[in-house]
Amino acid sequence: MKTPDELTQLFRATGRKVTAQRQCIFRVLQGDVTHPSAEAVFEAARRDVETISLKTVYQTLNDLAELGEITSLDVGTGMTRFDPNVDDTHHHVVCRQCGKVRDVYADFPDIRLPDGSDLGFQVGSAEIVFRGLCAECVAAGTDPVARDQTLAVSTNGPSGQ
Amino acid sequence: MKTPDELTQLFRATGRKVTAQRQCIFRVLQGDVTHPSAEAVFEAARRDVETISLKTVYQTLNDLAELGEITSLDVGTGMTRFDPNVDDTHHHVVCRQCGKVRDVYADFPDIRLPDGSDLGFQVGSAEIVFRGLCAECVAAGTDPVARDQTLAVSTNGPSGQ
DNA sequence: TTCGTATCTACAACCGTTGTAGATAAACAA
DNA sequence: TTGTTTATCTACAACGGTTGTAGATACGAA
Repeated sequence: MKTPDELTQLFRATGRKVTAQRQCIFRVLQGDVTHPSAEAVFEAARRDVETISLKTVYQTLNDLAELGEITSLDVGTGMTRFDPNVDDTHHHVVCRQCGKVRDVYADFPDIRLPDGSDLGFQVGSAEIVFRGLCAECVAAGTDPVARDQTLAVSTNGPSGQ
Repeated sequence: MKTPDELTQLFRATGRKVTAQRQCIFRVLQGDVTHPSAEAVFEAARRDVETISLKTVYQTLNDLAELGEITSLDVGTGMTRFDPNVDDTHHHVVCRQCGKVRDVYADFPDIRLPDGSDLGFQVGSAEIVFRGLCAECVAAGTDPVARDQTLAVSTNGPSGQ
């Protein structure tokens, strides 16, 4: 994601107006590695601009996604998460307990459909989601499902969150 | 997923009762490779048992998922999809245009977090989602976003569905 | 400063999913 | 078969994330 100043220019250049609310959201996203939900961005932004509405947050996040400045992703935590990191190729690791999401900077050059297995699909991209438990949740207590599943195909997290 | 008869036994063995509605759902799921949504299962089941309710479909799908007979997955199409195929290790390919989901039977032994990049996560599984256009959507017309993104990290589909 | 228009907030609607309550039917024993 | 217990059923409303609408507000070019 560009800096708040660059985003300001970009918004003006694309015919969008720049408001205090939007700049606040730019600042909130800047350097955020938590892949916040719209609600989380809303909470953070409200600490600066008290009267900002959730709708404005959604609107601005969708604008940023449309401009390619952030990425919206759905990793099965029940709500869309937003990732300001679009410059580096990366994947994601998700805590199945608390829903925490972090970037994984690793290149997997072998992730490619074997010839003939594409079912007629014209594949353009591949995402990998690693699921497990974050350090905090491991420390917090023994999860009943914590046994190692040795990289099998997995289900969603424990029904929601 | 087990056969409808085996599921009937399994439901009884786990203290669940077997009803016409549930057996209908078993039959609907049997051999289904479309990864139907609850709504889709509902539509199909209603052709057999006209008075079945959507709630019952959700209930039964959740029961089956709890028993490990189906897998619920969220691939960013806006609703939970259900996969009766839990026996083989596989991944998924998703059409970014129409939301079609299909299984990909390919083993990727190299999908493993490099040492030190796990961020403290205790990773148990990895899922790969390939995104692109299905044959029908390719044939149906030129998608404005159809240019090859050469396996970069991708976003969700075009905002929903 | 003025004006046109995009954006704002507030509010309600939307949609997928789940909780609740009373009616119904499966399962098992007699 | 009949009765009894108890899970499941349907209908309906609620829930939570997200989006549409309308009138008020403020950006930004002149």
